[in-house]
Amino acid sequence: MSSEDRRLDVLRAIVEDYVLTREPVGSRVLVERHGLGVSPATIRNDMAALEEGGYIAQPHTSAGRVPTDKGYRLFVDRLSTVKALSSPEKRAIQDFLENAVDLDDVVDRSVRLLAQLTQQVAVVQYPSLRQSAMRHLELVPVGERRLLVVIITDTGRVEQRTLELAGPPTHLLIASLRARLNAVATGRRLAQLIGALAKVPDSFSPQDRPLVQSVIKIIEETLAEEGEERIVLAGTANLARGGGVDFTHTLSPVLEALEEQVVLLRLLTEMAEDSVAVAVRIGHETQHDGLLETSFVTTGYGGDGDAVARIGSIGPTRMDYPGTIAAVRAVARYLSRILTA
Amino acid sequence: MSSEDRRLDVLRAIVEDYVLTREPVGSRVLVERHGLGVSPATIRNDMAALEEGGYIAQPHTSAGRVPTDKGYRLFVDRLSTVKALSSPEKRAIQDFLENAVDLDDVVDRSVRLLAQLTQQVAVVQYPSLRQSAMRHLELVPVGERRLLVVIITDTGRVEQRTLELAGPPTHLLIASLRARLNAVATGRRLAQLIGALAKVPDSFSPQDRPLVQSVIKIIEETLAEEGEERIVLAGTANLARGGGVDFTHTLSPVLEALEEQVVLLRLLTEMAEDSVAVAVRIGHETQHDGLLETSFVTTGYGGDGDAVARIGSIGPTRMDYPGTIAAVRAVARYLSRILTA
DNA sequence: ATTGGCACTCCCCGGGGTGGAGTGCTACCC
DNA sequence: GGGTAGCACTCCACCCCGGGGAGTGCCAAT
Repeated sequence: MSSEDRRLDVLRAIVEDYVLTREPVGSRVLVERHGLGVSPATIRNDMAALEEGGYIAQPHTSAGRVPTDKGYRLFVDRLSTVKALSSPEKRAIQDFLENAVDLDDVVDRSVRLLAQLTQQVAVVQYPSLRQSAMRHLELVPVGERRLLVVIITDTGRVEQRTLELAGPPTHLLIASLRARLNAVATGRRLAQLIGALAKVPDSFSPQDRPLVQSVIKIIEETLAEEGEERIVLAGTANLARGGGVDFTHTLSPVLEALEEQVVLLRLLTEMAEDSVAVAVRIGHETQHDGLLETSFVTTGYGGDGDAVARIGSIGPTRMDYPGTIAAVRAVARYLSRILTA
Repeated sequence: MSSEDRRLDVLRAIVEDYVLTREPVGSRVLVERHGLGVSPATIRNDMAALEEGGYIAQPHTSAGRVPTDKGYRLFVDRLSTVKALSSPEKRAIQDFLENAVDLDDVVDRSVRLLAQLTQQVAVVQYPSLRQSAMRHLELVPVGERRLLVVIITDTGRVEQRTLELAGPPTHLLIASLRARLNAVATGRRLAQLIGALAKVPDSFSPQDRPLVQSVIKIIEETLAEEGEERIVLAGTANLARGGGVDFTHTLSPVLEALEEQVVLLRLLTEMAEDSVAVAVRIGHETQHDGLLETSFVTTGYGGDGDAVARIGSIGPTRMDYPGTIAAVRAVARYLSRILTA
């Protein structure tokens, strides 16, 4: 084994030990607890080099070393070995999720389950409208001057908007518009729908076109709205366990960040671009002050190949990365299986 | 002023001072800061009596006094004077809420606003289905073997359920069932609906009745479901400010309690029975270990006289009760105004 | 009933000493 | 050159201690 290899071994050992004990780790315990076959002095040299490279740091002069964000990054990218969940765990996950009765319930169960598994904060993004396919589109007259537009997706999500009308529409018009829209839209990805509806008004008589156009407009608005992305959290209490150790002063900024769904949405979107599969953001990589001391592990779910939304877990940078990754991936897999069933 | 009156004055002063400073308050500062025209020694006698009565306590022998739950209770019931919000505040509330675009948005804005105003955790219960009136009921065939049942309430809430069918229904049947159900249900309180639909199947031919009955069954199930009560939270970060002082050890149990919507729902329901208007639960009165050191201020909103749901604020027992009550009441009032518009 | 005086209690806080863990460096060995 | 043993050094964490101060309860006087 080259000395370079050993250095990485040392880094791995430091990360694993620190994650376990939450205490700066010194050269002695390193050789004792992990089977590195060399003396503490040698390790010290390696540590000096790792510190030089910015992978570890010391809280103060005569303390052990702590991994830096950069150290964790290297660990995640090259040093960690995937942890497989035990069969009972897998079975428990599946059983738990299978008992869900509707989409809300599935999402709710998933997020609680993941929080439970990781002992961290879990995040589940509702199946994105745009990534879903249209199962059915319904127009419902409500009273004389209102029209309810209901969009039902293949993931079971139901979205509705009300439209104020100039006057009462004829049932015939509503029926033919409904038929026409469904003919065009059903089965299509909603993302591809914007624009695809443009020609629909042509097949209606001029005096009906304003209504038709306003219906199409409201459909497109619904699909375009960023705010329509819903996010569900669970396990925030896990952050506070042990008196909120893990965070330098208070966990207030962390909780604030989590309440700002905008922040989470941005991260989820960015991470979707990084990778459809598991993506990890460590500490400062989250680009948000409140999350400086946290890491975010996410993965897509729902599609075969192209994800319909994301699920993830947030915890202190000092987290069990392999375990978290395994849990996130597992829940995503079962979640996908249920949604596509 | 009788000595009994002064004792209550002393209690009020203790509560106000303690809420302000978060520190046990002694006899000297009491006479200095509040204009009680007597000497510290006199106050000490009163304090001894108050302690005897269980309204205040000392953290340790030579410390000042701190209100007990019982002390806060007396304060809330008899000693606090209502605080009025300033006109700019009122205007801000109204402006903020008026810009909401739909029910979700209204609820979301309300809960954030209340968290902001009280600097505590805000809770908003979605307009309860059962307390709302039916605006429209829609049946939507989806594919050949599914029927979507959509309930739209006067508060703008939309609830839907899917029903698996034995075979494709005729459009005629769906249309007449839709008309029949709306004739019976529209405008009625959903709570009064259970049972009221029982006679509907009679007017259909025997071979259609299974379908009709299953539709009615799913409607009633939807209305009966406790789980359908939705609750939204905001401002959990406020609990952690200042390192989570206010709570003896960690705020983890508090956060856990807040995540358990069952707990909050029970409290909201109980408090609705206590009073349609503002109700307060202090410390142990919440009957929940995690909330031992918190108080919960709620009020109904939505109806004139009979509330459609509740809104509230949760903070440390050591909270500004008059201010919190004022804020909760104000937001509830504007919220009601918007929903009934 | 109220008050001034007084002795008492107990927390809070800063100072100083100590033990221990961990480091960096140097000299030495292979 | 890389590994190792030894050693001096640094700095934190802990504990003990003592003083200052805030606050109390009680008593005697008004």
